[in-house]
Amino acid sequence: MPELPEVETVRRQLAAVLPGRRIKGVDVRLARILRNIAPEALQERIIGRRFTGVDRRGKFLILHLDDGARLIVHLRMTGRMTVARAGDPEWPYTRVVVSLDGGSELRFSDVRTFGTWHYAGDTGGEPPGLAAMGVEPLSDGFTPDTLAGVLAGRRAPVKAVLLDQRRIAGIGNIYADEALFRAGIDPARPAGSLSAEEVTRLHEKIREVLQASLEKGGTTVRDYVNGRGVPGEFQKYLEVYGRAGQPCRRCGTQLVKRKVAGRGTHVCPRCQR
DNA sequence: ATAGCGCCCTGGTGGC
DNA sequence: TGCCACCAGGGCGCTA
Repeated sequence: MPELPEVETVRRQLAAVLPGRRIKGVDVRLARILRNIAPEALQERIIGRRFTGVDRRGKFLILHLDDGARLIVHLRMTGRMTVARAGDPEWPYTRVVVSLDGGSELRFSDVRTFGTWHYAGDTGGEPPGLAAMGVEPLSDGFTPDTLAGVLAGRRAPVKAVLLDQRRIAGIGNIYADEALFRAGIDPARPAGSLSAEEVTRLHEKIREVLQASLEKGGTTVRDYVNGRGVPGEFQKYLEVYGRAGQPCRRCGTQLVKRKVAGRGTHVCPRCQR
């Protein structure tokens, strides 16, 4: 599932090739991917425009156009955003193709069709979650005090708070489990019950695991590929996610999978308290 | 305000 | 071997 490291990897690659490219055509093969605009209206608005830059906010990709409008894309579970030469083989389940000058194409494929595109012009049109997005965990604004404030007084499981995009942006199921393991904290603990020391440790581990994954091009469990169609490498370094039944690398105890915050949750029952 | 849950969607998997 | 229930889960809308 694309989370912050995966989306940031895609962003960097798109930012290297899209700016300056002019949109020649838009082929929408599944209209409901476009959440706030019809295919014909999208074509009318963006054909002839040039891309000027690519940003990321949480798990959203924000593609800027030269008239100030933005295409805001969320990959959700199985979305893939790639740039390829026109005529090169497509991924299966390609849903949207934006053809560009110079002979390349921006392609969006998505098996499960959870992914979304929003067109945001002068009149708004941002997806609801974007404006309410919480702090970027790799930014300077994310400090141990920030995390303490986010967790304080909450009775929800600490994992639920880490997954809440309005509190912290970009953490999904994989990195929540990995950060909590590395910090030695049981995901089911009420968020407000963490000691100052535990909060500091969790803050450090969140940043460490996101940064480490980013350096490996993200995690590919099944579907994720980067902007050039290449899988990530960080799955080799996962400590708990997807390792239920296998021994903890730290203590040898068999890792278990249970449900926390409605999500499959991977823990070492000995290392995490 | 907060917390929990069901829904969307499809392919892969595991059990019988 | 074949079938089918179940699981994966981000974000959103609904409920208490």
